[in-house]
Amino acid sequence: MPTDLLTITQIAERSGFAASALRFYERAGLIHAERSPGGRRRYARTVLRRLAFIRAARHVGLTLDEIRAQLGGLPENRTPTREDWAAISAQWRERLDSEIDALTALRDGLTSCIGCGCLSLERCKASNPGDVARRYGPGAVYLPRRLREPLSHP
Amino acid sequence: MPTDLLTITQIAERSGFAASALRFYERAGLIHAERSPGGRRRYARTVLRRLAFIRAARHVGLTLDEIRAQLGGLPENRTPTREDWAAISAQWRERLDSEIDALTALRDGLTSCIGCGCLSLERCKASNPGDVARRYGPGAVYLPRRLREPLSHP
DNA sequence: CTAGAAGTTGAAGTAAGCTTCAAGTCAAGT
DNA sequence: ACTTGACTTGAAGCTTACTTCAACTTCTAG
Repeated sequence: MPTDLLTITQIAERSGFAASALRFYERAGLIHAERSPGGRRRYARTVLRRLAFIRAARHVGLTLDEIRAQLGGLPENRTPTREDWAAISAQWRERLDSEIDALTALRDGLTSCIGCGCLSLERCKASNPGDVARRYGPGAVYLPRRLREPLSHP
Repeated sequence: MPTDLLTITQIAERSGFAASALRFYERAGLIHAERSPGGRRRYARTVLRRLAFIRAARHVGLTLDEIRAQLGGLPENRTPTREDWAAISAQWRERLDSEIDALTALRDGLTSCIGCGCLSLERCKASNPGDVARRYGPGAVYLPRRLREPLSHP
């Protein structure tokens, strides 16, 4: 086996993704692998860089669809270069900024509520569908699971 | 029909939750309804307060399990009073604080990466499983869907 | 050559939080 | 009585990002 191609186990170890995730990403069109004569996946080293990009994007909160769009939006559909990365990471930073702003607004709304006990459907900033909910869209706000620690009982 | 009990449609309208969500919450043990002679749900007004609490908690990012725990942890399993609410919302605020901190750290890590083009599995803060990933746990970080706006192609 | 590790596939399962559906029941106005 | 419209139920479906499983096949060391 040529030394410049890696097995799925090697890629899994070096990228930190499970082998099953790598197969899943391949089916999802995010990464690509050559095949050995016997049908095994053989990865070029550049896939590690692509996976690093994917991991970073996941941390920022992009869905796989969005990641595919960003990778596909690159010239020649290539793995991001230094310049691509500079532009993209600046974009991500803006997104994080707005998420931070939104959470901060929510926290401050909560703070102004402490002690008022209102929880009024007409007035409370934390619960009013016409306030917070209308600003962030209908339905629930899903916060980062991995950033959350379970609350203990009061 | 007594005027102090509300139908599911009325509760849905006033709370902003879909009727299907109300039935779901009931099965999940979050809310309760009396029944009419014919078997229809009849809600006491206090359920609106409870639903306001649930909505606020969902905005903060609590799971339904956590919400049930918080509601169940109240004395007499009652709907939160002003004092309960003061304690709980302070707790939520701490949680929002730590989420904001985590996102800020991620953003700053990204900022320090801009232009370096590293995306190195060994060094980059945004992609390294041994850094960000190890700090926040294995696997992906799921950021708030409702706080996110889709990225446009670069 | 052969045991056993590593890899393959498609299909199904998981989690959360609901929504939708089918089929039937109840309530209210005329 | 009859027609709507509101409501009931359990079961299945949806979404995202994977994991797990069963049943094989391939590769590698001895």
